[in-house]
Amino acid sequence: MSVDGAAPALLSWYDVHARALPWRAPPGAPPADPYRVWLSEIMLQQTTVAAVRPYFARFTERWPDVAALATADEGELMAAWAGLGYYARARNLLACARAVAKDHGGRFPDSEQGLRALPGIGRYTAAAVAAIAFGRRAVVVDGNVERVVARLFAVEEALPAARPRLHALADRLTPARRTGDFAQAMMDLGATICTPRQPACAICPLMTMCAGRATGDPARFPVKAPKAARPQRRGTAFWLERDGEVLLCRRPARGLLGGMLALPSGPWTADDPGLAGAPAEAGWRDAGHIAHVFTHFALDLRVVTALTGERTIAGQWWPVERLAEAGLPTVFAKAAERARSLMEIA
DNA sequence: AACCCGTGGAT
DNA sequence: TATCCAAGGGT
Repeated sequence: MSVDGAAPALLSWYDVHARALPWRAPPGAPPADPYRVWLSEIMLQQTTVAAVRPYFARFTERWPDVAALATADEGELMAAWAGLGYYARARNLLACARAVAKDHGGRFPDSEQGLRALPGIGRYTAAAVAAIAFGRRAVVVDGNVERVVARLFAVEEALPAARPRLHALADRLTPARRTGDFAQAMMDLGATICTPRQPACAICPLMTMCAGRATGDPARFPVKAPKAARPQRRGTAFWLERDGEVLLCRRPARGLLGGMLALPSGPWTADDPGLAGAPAEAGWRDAGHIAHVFTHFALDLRVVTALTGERTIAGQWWPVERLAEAGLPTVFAKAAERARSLMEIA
């Protein structure tokens, strides 16, 4: 089975079926603004198009170009990112914008190598921006491309070990011209037709050249190594209120939810930590608990509340009525919601 | 190289 | 309900 006609067939399909997205140029058109391409690529890392849309709209409204973003206040940017997840992306986003402003005269490098050196831009994103924003030939391999290629060639080797093989196969398919459209076409194909479950082979432009389809069970690809079980942890979050304000803290710059505002909370461990790590001695009352699932562990978070008159507790007092503006990550937004529902009764 | 890092929607 | 998974990068 030959895949010689894969790129032309895919591009013809893309000319008709390309998704219209706010950060994307129409098929065959000149490339979109590199700033918007870059911003969308960072937001789309491990994140669905539907989740990104409203964030992309708010960011481009608030910071219309890389020069504006480079001058953003870090706290404001982190708050704007709140809820989107993987918060290291937001910290790197700002660092990258500042590097472009300071070291590159306000313009993104137009080569993979130049892009790859910037914070938050790895192998995939460097290739994607080079191809999509600058028309460079680059081998763009994301999760969609891995799936499409694994099926097209019926690759039996399991991920993640198969990555180098899949990259080499993607290289074979990638055309010298319209590389940006080709990359986006592969991703659209993966998102709409060559989906993880129940691929719509009957309407696929690559149907006749797909070895995976020929096996009769294309959904079996890509083969994946089994994953480790997700451990359960328990913790306590503390809602301490004083004169209509609640105590928040800024989490350390690195690590889980790094750099984000949060409710004070003790250790998150296999055993219930009780009131360990409480920000003050107080008459803590139980407000119930919330469940939250992170990438590599699940959390059962008890929420406790107290009132205080103490004025010397370290942290940031935030008006309860304006808590939405604080930009709490989702786990703490859930905890805060639970605490407030109980405080209003009291 | 393995592990860490969020969230919400679909099945 | 549990599992999967989405335009990955950093260390």
